[in-house]
Amino acid sequence: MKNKKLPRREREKLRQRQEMLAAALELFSEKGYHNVSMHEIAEKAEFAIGTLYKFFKNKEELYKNLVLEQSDRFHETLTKAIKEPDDEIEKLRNYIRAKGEIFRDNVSMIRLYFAETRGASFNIMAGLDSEIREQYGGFLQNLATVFETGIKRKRFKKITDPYHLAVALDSITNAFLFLWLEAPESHPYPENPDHILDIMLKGLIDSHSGDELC
Amino acid sequence: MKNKKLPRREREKLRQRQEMLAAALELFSEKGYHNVSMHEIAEKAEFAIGTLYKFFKNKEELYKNLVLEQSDRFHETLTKAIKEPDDEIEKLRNYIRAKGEIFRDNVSMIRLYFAETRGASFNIMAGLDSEIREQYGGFLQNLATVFETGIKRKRFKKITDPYHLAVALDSITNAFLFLWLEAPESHPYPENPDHILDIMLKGLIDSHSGDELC
Amino acid sequence: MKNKKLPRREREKLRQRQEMLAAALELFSEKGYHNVSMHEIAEKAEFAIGTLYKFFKNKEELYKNLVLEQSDRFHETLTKAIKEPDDEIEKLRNYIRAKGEIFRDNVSMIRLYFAETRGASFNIMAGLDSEIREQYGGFLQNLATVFETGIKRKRFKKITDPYHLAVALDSITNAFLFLWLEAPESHPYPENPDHILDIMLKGLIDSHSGDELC
Amino acid sequence: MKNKKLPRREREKLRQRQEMLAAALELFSEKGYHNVSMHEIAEKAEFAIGTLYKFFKNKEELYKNLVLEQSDRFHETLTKAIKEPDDEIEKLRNYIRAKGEIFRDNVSMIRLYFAETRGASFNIMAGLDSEIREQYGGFLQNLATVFETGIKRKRFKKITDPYHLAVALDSITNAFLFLWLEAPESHPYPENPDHILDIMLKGLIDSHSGDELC
DNA sequence: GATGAATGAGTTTTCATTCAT
DNA sequence: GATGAATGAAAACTCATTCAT
Repeated sequence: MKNKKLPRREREKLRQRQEMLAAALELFSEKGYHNVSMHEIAEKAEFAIGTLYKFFKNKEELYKNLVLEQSDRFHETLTKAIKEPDDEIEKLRNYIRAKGEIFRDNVSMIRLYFAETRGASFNIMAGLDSEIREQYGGFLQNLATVFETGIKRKRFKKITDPYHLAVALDSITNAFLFLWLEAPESHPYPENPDHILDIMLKGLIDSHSGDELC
Repeated sequence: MKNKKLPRREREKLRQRQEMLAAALELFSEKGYHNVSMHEIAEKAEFAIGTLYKFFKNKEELYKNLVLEQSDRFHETLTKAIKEPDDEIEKLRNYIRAKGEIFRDNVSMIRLYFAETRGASFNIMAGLDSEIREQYGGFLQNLATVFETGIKRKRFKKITDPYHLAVALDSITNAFLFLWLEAPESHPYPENPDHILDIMLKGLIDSHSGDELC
Repeated sequence: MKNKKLPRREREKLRQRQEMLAAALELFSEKGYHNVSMHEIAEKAEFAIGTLYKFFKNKEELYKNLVLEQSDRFHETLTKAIKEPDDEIEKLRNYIRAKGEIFRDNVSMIRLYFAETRGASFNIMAGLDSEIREQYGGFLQNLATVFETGIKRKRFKKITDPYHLAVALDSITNAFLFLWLEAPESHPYPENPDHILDIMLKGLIDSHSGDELC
Repeated sequence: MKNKKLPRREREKLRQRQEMLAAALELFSEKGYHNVSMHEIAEKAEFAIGTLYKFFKNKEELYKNLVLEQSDRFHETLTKAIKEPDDEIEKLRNYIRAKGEIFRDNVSMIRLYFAETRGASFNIMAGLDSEIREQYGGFLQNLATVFETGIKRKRFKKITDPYHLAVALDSITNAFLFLWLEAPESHPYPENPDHILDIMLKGLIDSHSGDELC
């Protein structure tokens, strides 16, 4: 009983923190860092402004924490997705599926994520950018390794640099997700990951045409 | 003489306008919309603040005009690139080349462009987004038509929806350009457009592996 | 037993109060009233903020109490110093010595004291000032009486109003103490009180010069 | 004509600046640095807050400028007072008179001045203090020189260190001025400077008493 | 027509004080 | 009775915009 009293305080604190971050996430993703005031966040989270500052030293710190936490979750999920299956193609399918799911469930987070990885935040903060970019770069490396191993194991042809393949797959999935973000009805993210994968896996060139590339 | 005085005035005005937009472009692309003040722009353009406001109703309007003009140039170039050659593959190659060139020559513009098309600007302004997105969507349709025609003319296999192919090619080139933007040395934008094209044109799957997709 | 329990409580309370005031004194004298927060004081005193407010109604009250208590100690010491010896000159010497000692031992208190008596605190509080000034004025009267009696007893010439003489001696000792406060090494407070006293006691005018004043 | 147009702007600016400083002086001297808000100053000076910030980078800078300007005027006057007459005693008389006059005319300034020189401002700003203290120290040296020269020229007896004499005279005049500041009616600053001077010049000790000092 | 001084609403942040536990 | 989390009023400062010259 007594040994539950301290954790309760902790848990309460964590819950409040989450509420603040949730309010901030929604506002930031909707209006952007500079168009959201600390008062607005406090109000939305239903705390006094002073309380907000008890949890986060300043606006920058709040933003930093928010983005890093979201980014962590995002990358963790994707990293797991390409670790679990043995087969390389299955890894890629898993990756596409996982990305779709996490998007579907966290639209706000995703807006934030793109704002950060796409440099559109114009380095609101020096430090943050680099941390996120590093994480992002690290994941791309992992994805590249999937292609590399696949090539070694003769599952894939060696068409080009594995890192470039990773970048390409990442960007294609992003593009599909953007389409969906803008018009969920007319551009659903494909249920079947092969829909996306085929673009890279099946050569477009009609072999009957006798064309030669490069 | 008199009929020349007005045009001269016009020309002079246009030149001033361009100088203002040029200053704004540089500043916005470097520091982001919210971190640039109207004073800063006026100073850089070497005009008085009041003069800036004679040309643009407010900061938003200035930004809008800037982005639209840049976007126009961008899309005009790309649209021309996929119009000129007859062959579909050549059209795609041309597109990749033209995009690379326009990036190389207008880094500032490009930062702005991505900020806009990627939604990262968090709809700084309601109206702007839609205009640009429309333009962007229109271009993607044109690119999709290239794939569609290619398929009809049996130059390409019908792997998937041509629009999706267009989106994919667009996103892959964007991704390469981002790599270059961040690290021009270690990630040069490929001289040979086929380097990018191959990712989509040549199927990755090693036919010897006996795999079947879908 | 029971009649000891209450006093113990009282004593405990008093001790806590002293600790709070000690922490406050150090902080106020170092950083000034406005640059010290109640949290800071509570932390330094190792009490909770709420406890601080149990002892002192508000920041002003805390400050008031602190200053008054210090001022009491200060004036008590000085008053005693001019009471004990019989001889007037010895009283003055004693005063100079006591003032030096109390300064030496309580630098923090002294900073506070000057801030208050010198009006430099800009009447942080309406009430406080007057109480202190009254006390200060009272002491100056006592000091004036020393001069007055000295004059009556023909120990001193009647040069001017005894109260003015008291003010002068007080201000000269203060000035010496300030010198010492700022540069203890190069401006030590004189060991020998006559060093200070001489300035008033020995006429500066060289009698050989034949000058006549007034 | 034309050469008057620019100066007019300058003059206008200077006038505004003076108005701001005047408002600030009155408020600061009355309520202290921390109890005056920039809004308050702006309002009293009848300018918008933004205008205040056009003239002074921040509150600190405004205060700094205010104090330094006042201090300059103060020291200039006093320095001139001890330069003009030939005779040393006349110099001292002149000093006492000038100090009284400048006090009478600038009560607010004087409060500020004491707050600064007496360290009671608790180094609101690191830099300012030192500048003022230097100026103050410099003047005391000049005053010391008057005593020194007087001693050399046999006008004064060598009772003690000339610097200490200077400090003593300065502090006595300050003390008289404080008396006057608090109760102008009952403690007028003496019309006749000798009233103050006598305290130091005429020895207090009654020579008939046969006392020996030191 | 151009200028830039003046404006003041709006932003971030601090800290004295309260009160539920 | 002690605690310290929560509060929100108030402060410093910025910057888009206006308008008299």
